[in-house]
Amino acid sequence: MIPPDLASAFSVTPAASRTVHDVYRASHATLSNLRRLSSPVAPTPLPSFADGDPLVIEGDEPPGSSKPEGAETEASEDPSTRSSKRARLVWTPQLHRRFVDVVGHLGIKNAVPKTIMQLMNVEGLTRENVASHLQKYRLYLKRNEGSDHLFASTPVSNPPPRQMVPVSIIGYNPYGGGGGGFHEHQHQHQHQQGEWSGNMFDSVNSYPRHVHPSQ
DNA sequence: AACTTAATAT
DNA sequence: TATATTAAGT
Repeated sequence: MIPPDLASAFSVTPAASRTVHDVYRASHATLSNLRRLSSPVAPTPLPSFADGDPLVIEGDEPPGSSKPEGAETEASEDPSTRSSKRARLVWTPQLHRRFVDVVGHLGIKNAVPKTIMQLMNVEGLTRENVASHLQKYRLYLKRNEGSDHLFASTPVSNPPPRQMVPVSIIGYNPYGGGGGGFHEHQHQHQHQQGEWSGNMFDSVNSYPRHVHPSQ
């Protein structure tokens, strides 16, 4: 009983993760744990992808990462040797889907970075990644509200030029490009790309790249 | 310690 | 532009 849309979301393959390390397993463990500590208040449903579909985002592990691989620890200096920091995360439509699904399924009470990160079950995804994105996501939602509400404190006619209708985040993708942020996608097209603003490159398989290894 | 928000940096 | 990082307050 897995919705087709979710299935498509999962069809993303780890693909070109051929760097060096094997980074995928430990998913069920995390999941099982999450299952039982689902919080006392029990956020109604549980995201379907919970049933074993770990995603992996590529990237070199920054020094001090909690992955005790222990091998070629680079010298304390000389960043030109090899990776020094994580690559910037690219929020692909697939990742967004997961994010939105999780946020939608948790109450707003529980939709906090740590929990979201855990439920998304994307290896390599950090709490900071989620926090940063959540901040932006909330700003997006705020834009869309305020459509018709009380405007007692704003006597002047100040109709905010919103071009997008308020939308339930459940099962939807508020992302997009253009105006400068998330925007809404109206229908499900067959195109898997172009849903996400600013990203006109290949979608499904082009996962996070190291954009600038420097710094 | 984790969360939120704003500001700022890359 | 999108994402990361920092600061400051809860």
